[in-house]
Amino acid sequence: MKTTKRKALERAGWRTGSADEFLGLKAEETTLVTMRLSLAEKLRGRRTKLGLSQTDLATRLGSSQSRVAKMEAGEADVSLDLLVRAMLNTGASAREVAHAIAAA
Amino acid sequence: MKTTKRKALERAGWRTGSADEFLGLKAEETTLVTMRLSLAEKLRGRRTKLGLSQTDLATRLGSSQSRVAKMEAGEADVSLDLLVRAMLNTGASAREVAHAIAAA
DNA sequence: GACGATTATGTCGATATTGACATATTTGGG
DNA sequence: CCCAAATATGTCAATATCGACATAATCGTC
Repeated sequence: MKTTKRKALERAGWRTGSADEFLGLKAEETTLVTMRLSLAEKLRGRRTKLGLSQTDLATRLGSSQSRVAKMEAGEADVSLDLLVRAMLNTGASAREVAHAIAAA
Repeated sequence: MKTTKRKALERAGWRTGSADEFLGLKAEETTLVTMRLSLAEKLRGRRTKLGLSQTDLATRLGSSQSRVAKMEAGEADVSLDLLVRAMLNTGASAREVAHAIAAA
């Protein structure tokens, strides 16, 4: 795994040390996590660019500030579905969502 | 919405008539559904290309044949996470997953 | 057209994800 | 520094998604 990616995972609280990987984090799970983090990052960028607070975005989504914070942190209990919904809500196109995912 | 996309949605049991849309299916939800269907289609293609039955793939995923059938049908209670996991399991790269999503 | 293999459909209890809330922490202007 | 706004973190009951199972429908081969 590329060092930059590992660092990003660790920042979000995922354990990616070699021992942990040995204990069960399969490559496909790592890819999925990386996709989430990439979407999370893009989401924050789009939200701030629109001049919205997390509370603002939460209202638009029918969600809550704390959940938006968790989305942008790429926490483990945030689904891809929710992240993609949020991206689309900020006006992102399917292509833009795909671009974030491809980065993983 | 493009006619081909509407047809695809209807095949999967989603209601996309103008009345239904008026009743609540927002554009962003439609895009999400289209992404699911696109992934579903690609997944089936990859599985059959590998010469696997739904049961085979289910075993690899630690899932069940019925759930794989639902994935490939793009049913509403199948998450993006599960579809992406399945794609990756068949050897798809992040780029390939992204390509399927961009099609929406 | 009977047979086995594959796929589709419906249901259900178990688990994961969700919005909501409380509260702590960080940030930035005055 | 203070203060207020924004963001982060932890928890929980409600809901959505899950694997599993039963069973029906479809397909290919003989």
